[in-house]
Amino acid sequence: MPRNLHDWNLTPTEAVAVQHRLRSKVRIKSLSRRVRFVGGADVSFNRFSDKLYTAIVVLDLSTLEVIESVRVRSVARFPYVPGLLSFREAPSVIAAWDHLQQKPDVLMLDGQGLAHPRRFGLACHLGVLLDTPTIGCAKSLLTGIHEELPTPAGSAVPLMDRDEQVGVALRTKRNVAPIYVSVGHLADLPSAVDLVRRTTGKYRQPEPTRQAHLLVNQLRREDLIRNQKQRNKQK
DNA sequence: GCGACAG
DNA sequence: ATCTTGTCGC
Repeated sequence: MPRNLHDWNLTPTEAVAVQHRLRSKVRIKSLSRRVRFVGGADVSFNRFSDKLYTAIVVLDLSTLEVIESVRVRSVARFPYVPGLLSFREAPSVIAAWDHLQQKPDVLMLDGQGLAHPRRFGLACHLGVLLDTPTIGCAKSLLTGIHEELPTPAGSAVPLMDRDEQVGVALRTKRNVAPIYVSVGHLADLPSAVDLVRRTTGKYRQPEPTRQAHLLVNQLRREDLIRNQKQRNKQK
């Protein structure tokens, strides 16, 4: 498995080739093993900075309590290019993953899985590299279209790209914009949607990625304050 | 050629 | 993604 830094030092053209090569590794199946721990990952950064803040949280599915969290700082080695997000964010998520004591049974990512122009979004990529079940939970659309959603929370409509269904638009909160759920790896759409529903509370985003989001922003702001204090000392 | 474009 | 306070609505 390609997992060292060198493998991420690519040009955008090479990155696309990697996606074509790795997408055949994606396996779609029902989340077999009973899910006890659900993970969520997110990445944050400051404008004009290449420093990344990444977190993974692990929740107990039965209580939705956070049982473990890991936060890491890293440096981006790839720009944000639509369709190539994983080459920017995946290395730091893998670093955080390696520090986890309790690996979750499934990991939810802030981005697309199969709902991607080459059917290999962030969730697919990380699933394959980590050899772990993953689910994509994006807040906006990269590829595909869908019919209007009914108003009630829990409503879902197929997300279509041409003739194939690549995911669902899921309204997790009444009268609020949907999130886009798609399969990453070692999961199928029904079990993915089911898990998102079971981990969603009163907010738009499911708890795993929401908690990860809160953590990375906390870490990023801690660093901002720290840097400002350093500057004042030098003055 | 034009518009769209996860985070 | 991030820069940002109050504010309209369920």
